[in-house]
Amino acid sequence: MGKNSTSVARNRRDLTAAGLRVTSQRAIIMDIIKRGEPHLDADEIYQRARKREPRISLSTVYRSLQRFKEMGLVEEYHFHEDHHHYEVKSASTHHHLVCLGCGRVIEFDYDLVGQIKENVPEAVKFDITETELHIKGYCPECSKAKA
Amino acid sequence: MGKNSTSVARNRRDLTAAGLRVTSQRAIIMDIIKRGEPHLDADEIYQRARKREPRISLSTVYRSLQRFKEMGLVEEYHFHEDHHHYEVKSASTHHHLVCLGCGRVIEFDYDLVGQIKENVPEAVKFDITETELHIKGYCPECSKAKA
DNA sequence: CTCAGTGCAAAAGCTTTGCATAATA
DNA sequence: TATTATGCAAAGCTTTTGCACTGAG
Repeated sequence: MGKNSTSVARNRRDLTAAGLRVTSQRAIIMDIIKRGEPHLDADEIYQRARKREPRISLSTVYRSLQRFKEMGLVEEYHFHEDHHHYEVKSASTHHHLVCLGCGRVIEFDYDLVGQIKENVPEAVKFDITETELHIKGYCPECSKAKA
Repeated sequence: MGKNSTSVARNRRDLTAAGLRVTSQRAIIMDIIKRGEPHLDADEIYQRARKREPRISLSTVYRSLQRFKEMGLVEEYHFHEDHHHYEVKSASTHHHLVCLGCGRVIEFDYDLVGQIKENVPEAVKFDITETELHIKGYCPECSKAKA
């Protein structure tokens, strides 16, 4: 309970600091993103939000996510071709191993931009603003299961 | 002319070898992908194909691209969230710098999987099947223009 | 009180699919 | 001839947008 109310207060602060109005819908959406597994997609967020506030609309979810993204509160990923996934923006730049067997997403830290800048001449003079690395394949468990 | 007919013959061989029937539509689509700039999208391919065969349909383009991809003849990229780009599958694994200013795509070679395998413990036991790296930002010209 | 945010329904954009027809092997 | 591929139109899916209403600041 204590934890609950402090995180509610923190969400409020974050939204306000980003110049966004605090609505009950946004509080719920932000809470779901923070507490849920990483990489929820818009519809999953919507389904969970409906349980707490049945009148919430999918457009609100989309608009909020877009706003949060613009304000740097959440990060958007494109693991699948046709829909996006979201997670709280973290300080460290991490990447993902996506298992095609079980769907699990393993995060790892790696200074990709640094490595690229050191090793790729074409990239040296390129002003990099965003980087996204998708590695897909099979995690150790699923590899074993296949063999 | 000579070159033209040999490449037509080669396309025919490639398709047949992949177990696909050779149709005039597929020959045209394959030719467009091979001769065009890299990273054409489905609609660009469709527009060019129409000039040679006005009766070709967009579904045929999509179905062919999907088939070519399955058979390993072309590679599909996802530079933008909402549509795909295609290019001939090449032996060397290369990656892309996408300029947000002029839209140019700069290709570069880099043994990403090797580097990752060497440096990321989580990846060592992961059976990697596909890797896609998107680096977005501004190319030297556009950086200069912005400054 | 004012403007940002919401809900609803409709639209947009890319991609896929059903079905009858046509062409390949 | 037996499949496989095509064209057309319709549908599917995720995401966006218009508009009137509501609620935050």
